[in-house]
Amino acid sequence: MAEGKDNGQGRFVSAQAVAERAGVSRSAVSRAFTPGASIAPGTLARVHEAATALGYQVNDLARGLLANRSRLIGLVTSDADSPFRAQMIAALSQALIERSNVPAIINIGTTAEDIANASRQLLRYRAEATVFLSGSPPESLVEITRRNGQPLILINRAETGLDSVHCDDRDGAQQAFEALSLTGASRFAVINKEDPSPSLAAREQAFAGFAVASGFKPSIVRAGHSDYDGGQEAARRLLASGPAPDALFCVNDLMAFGALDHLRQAGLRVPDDVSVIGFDDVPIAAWTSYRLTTLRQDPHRIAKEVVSILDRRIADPDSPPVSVYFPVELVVRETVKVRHQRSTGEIGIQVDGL
Amino acid sequence: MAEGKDNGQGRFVSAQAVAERAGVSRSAVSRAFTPGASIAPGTLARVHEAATALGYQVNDLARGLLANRSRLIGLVTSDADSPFRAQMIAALSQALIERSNVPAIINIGTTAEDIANASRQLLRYRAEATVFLSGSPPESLVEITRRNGQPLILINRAETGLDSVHCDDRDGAQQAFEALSLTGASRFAVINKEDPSPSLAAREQAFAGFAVASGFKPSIVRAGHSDYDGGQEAARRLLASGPAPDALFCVNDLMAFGALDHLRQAGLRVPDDVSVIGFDDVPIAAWTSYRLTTLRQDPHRIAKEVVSILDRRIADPDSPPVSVYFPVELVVRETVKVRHQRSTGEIGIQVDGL
DNA sequence: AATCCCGTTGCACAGCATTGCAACAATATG
DNA sequence: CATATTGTTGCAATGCTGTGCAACGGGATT
Repeated sequence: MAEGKDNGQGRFVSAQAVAERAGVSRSAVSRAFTPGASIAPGTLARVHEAATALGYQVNDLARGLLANRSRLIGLVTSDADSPFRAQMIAALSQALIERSNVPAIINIGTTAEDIANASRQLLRYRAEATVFLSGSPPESLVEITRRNGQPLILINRAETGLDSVHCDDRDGAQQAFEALSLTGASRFAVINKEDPSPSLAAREQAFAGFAVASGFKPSIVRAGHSDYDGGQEAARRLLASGPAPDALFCVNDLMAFGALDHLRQAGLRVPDDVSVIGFDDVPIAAWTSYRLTTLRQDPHRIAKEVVSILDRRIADPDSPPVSVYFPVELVVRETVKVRHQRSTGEIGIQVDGL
Repeated sequence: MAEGKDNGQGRFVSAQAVAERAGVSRSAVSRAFTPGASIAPGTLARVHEAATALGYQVNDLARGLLANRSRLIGLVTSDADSPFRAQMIAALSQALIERSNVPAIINIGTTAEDIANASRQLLRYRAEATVFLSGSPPESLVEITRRNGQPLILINRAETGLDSVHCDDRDGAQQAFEALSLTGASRFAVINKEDPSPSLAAREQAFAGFAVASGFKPSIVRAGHSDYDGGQEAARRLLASGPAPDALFCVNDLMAFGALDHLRQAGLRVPDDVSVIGFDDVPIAAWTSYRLTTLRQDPHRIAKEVVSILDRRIADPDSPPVSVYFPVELVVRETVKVRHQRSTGEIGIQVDGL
């Protein structure tokens, strides 16, 4: 305590300082913090004592320098504050910390340049891997990361030659279409954003495909953004463009909430006049004001898949890239009309408790 | 390209490799990437050429090792997926990246042990500073971080001797009380969580204090969690416990949404029967289904204050700790009854433009 | 032509921790 | 008592980069 006066330069306590105080060599300090290393109990105690007195913590950065393992994992995303992204970030961060990694989050735009910068930054920090929650890096950067042996993992975006984990967009669209079909609807509509991500585009196209295959002519409306306001905007344009739909598929929940609110404000009853299905199952979907029927993507499941890909990839850097699909699950709430009472149980879909 | 074959061990390209390819010493490579260093134009070009061919990026970790600046900033939080936290994380992450820092997010529980672990982890990674979005580290850890010269910044939590930035909870509560007062209400109520954080407790106490000072007897209900379900639970208990309130202050928006939904379901009209005010102003508050009157804490403002504290603290590690307060702003929407048409303009509060 | 000066460049060390190797002491064994 | 064995411990090298210092080469100056 007495000599514990501020080390002035804001320097971290080093192993050297501990060694001097304990009267041993730097190696001994290192061994004292390495499980299984050969060290006498007495020395161990002296070192630990000195370490706690000085407040020493091993420098994992320097340790990583030697082992070539920084334990940093980059998370690059845009719109980190949107509900689903936030859930993803929380789940990934938790899973990575359990794996004793340190998640570094780069929240930026979706410009090719933004993404390239983020990727370069993560390369300079020797991140062990980079996970893209939105967008994907330009080809040139992919080449560079490959040269540097830094694995890249994409979420909900396929890219040949890269590891990826994505939900079964097509199957989700099919479940949505079938559930809406069962209401006896005939005027189908889809709400999406302009320039949709591959995943959003897949949902729209698959849904439209099923509708057409069943002899319907779905209308498709695209708003500027895939958020609440975008949902409102799309719903407004949808109503203005012709007869109101009786079945609406929104490519994500946020747009569904906006659409729902606009439809209700316009005097339409949900689900009596129009049934609505969203995608993601963010927590808000369960709130009393919405009770949205939607397709669940489980963030913890995704995080688990990402971690397992990470394990595999680090164990064997040269194994062929994998593409993990995980299923989406229809969560039935109250925005889809029930035609026959018995049908609910019959088709064996899961009903949200409460 | 030809010789670009995989370097096998997943090793990052080092300056050594670039030096060999360019036929210069490693120092030259270092200088080629240090602005203002003494290097001949020809050599610079050769080095850059070799670097791009190999896909070399400077190792910022090793650079930081030398300069004793890791540029890592720790963000420790719980409930990273709740709307307000997500906004904070997004804003902080953005502000830090602009400052060319790398934000590492540790999303964990609120146990003293969890927090201590997170802090220790960040210490081992030589984070330049740690920002606590929720909770605060135990005294013993604070001492250790001080010894290691790692600054600690708390958000919405005061702790003597530590830098902190917080909103003016008391003023917010006052604004809420005054706005509710103007409706002519007499049965005031507050919704909070059990074991509230200091900030939530301050809001509750201040509000209750103002109510008592004005001769009212506010009822206070606390639920298990400060989320949507907690809001519903609290509202249910509130209605069960006696006559319905006509003015309700919820210590955060999430609880306000739950309360609102429960009140409406119970047949009460908002704002005619009961006025409701929240705290935070998360994006959902502006949605048509809620249109919640609430007190805004601007995440970007908070992030800016954090960065400026960071600048100051790193420039002068020994300057006395600062406590920055930022104002909260009443955003008037539609959950508070308007008594006289003219009063809205008169008291000069800001009205949210749709 | 000799000298001086300046721009370049390499050497070597610093910064922090891990680890193989060798030296050392202490103990067990014949 | 001598030798083999085992456990500790320090030295030195390693991983990667930045930088002070000295050496070196070449052009300008006298």
